[in-house]
Amino acid sequence: MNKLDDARQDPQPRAADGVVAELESRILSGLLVDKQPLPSERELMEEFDISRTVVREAIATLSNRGLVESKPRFRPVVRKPDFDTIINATDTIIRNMLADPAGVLSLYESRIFIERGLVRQAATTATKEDISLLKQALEANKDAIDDSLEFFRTDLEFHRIFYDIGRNPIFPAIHKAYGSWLWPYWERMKRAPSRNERNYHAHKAIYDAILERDPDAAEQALASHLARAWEDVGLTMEVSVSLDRGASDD
Amino acid sequence: MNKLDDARQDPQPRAADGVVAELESRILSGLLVDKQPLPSERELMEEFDISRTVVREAIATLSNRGLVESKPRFRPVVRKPDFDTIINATDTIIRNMLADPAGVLSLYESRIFIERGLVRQAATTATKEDISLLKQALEANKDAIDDSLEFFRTDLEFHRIFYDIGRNPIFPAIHKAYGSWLWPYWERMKRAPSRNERNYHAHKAIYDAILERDPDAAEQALASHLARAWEDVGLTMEVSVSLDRGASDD
DNA sequence: AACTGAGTTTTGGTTCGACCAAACTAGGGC
DNA sequence: GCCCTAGTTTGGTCGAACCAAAACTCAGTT
Repeated sequence: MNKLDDARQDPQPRAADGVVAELESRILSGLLVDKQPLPSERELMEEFDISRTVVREAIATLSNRGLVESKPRFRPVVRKPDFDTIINATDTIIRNMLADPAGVLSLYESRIFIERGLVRQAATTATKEDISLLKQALEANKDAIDDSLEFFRTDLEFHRIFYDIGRNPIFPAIHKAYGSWLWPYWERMKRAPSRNERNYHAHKAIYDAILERDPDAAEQALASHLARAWEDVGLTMEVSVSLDRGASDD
Repeated sequence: MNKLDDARQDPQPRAADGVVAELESRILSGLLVDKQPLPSERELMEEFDISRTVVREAIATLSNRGLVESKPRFRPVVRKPDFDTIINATDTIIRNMLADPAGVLSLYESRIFIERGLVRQAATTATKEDISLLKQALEANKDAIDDSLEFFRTDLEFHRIFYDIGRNPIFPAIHKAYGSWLWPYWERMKRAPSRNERNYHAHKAIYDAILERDPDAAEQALASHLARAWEDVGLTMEVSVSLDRGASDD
């Protein structure tokens, strides 16, 4: 019976732990209101009868837990956690992992995986409004073919819609994450209207497939679109990668 | 031009930031070896010419970033980050969010989404070994029908295989996460051999579909299996939820 | 009355020095 | 060679103090 991670038998709890727990519950219960500043460190040390050291440690922990936002010299601000909070918490870790090109690939592959599922779902369940949004995005896309920067923006926006169609607050958070993590690799890619045009057509293919309620076609269009986009980035990496992993074993 | 999150123009960097950056690079570069203890706080304060307070803050930050593991009274241990690290970092946040039943649902839905994709992929790309593993798991599953605890374990194991078939280190980490987060809700579910039997047959249906290389059937079997499992949990929540969201709009 | 700006108070960031208890180490007794 | 004890190292906590930036106060200007 492995216990996964919860092997935490506190041998000697830190003083800050109690404070963290208390503040945590106050935030979650709404006693400490969202967007409102935390009490000052000196107040807290009096209330909990602990040293400022411990107060600061507790606040730091809360900050890393995403329950408060603390800019260097400002009063920390209470923040009720949401899925975005998670992304922020993982941000640094992911960035470290992205030092390794293989990490980038893993991440990008996961994005393809997610979006394949999303377009399938879109093809099946997209509402009229969803489709209308896609159409708009597609046209904005088309209009921006000659403006690579703008195209990049509308490109992202087009994909984002699928994450909304997921109808789950987790997906938009994931999209935002992919954006901020994968973005840099795209930014240093040379721009070319011809490439924009190709991508526009890829988007259109996806859109058309969704219009026809054809999940397989939509997924296929999406997959080849993203595979091609990966080639465009041309991430220089020793690992020889092919994005269709059908044949790879082990 | 929204900037997502990177609006960090340090107005007043913390003293610890530099130390964190330096130690971070030492860990990533391997200068500080994985699994090996960090230098003592006193050593670090001499080397960087800072107070122990700052050293401790830096270490705390590294700990939250997942680059070191620090148990209360022990020397922090260097840890090269992997995808598991991320899960650990998000753990507390997620747990907080899971206080809200709607959060649990979102999470569970995302699991369904992921696994639908995974079984589809398995149906297309599973190797002989994969299928052999599935078969084994399935049989272990069958043998445990009368032992609810064991069945639970083999159940998890059966599903885990799909995450491995994803051929991306991200997926196993996700599976582990789902396990630790969703687990509690399943543990308090009453056990019944009849239910185990039903789940076993559901698993078999998935397995059969994969054998026949039929992604749609596999996905369908998986989806209804997990939807049913959700009902079993019978999470008491005011939100009236139906897991097939085909009709729901907005 | 609203706005501005200088002066005061508050507060977060950092240092220093000290103390304690637990972890580590070394030495001595069996 | 093993175990127990004494001494040392080290992480956890405290408290007092200082600095600079933020927040606040309030008189003075328009």
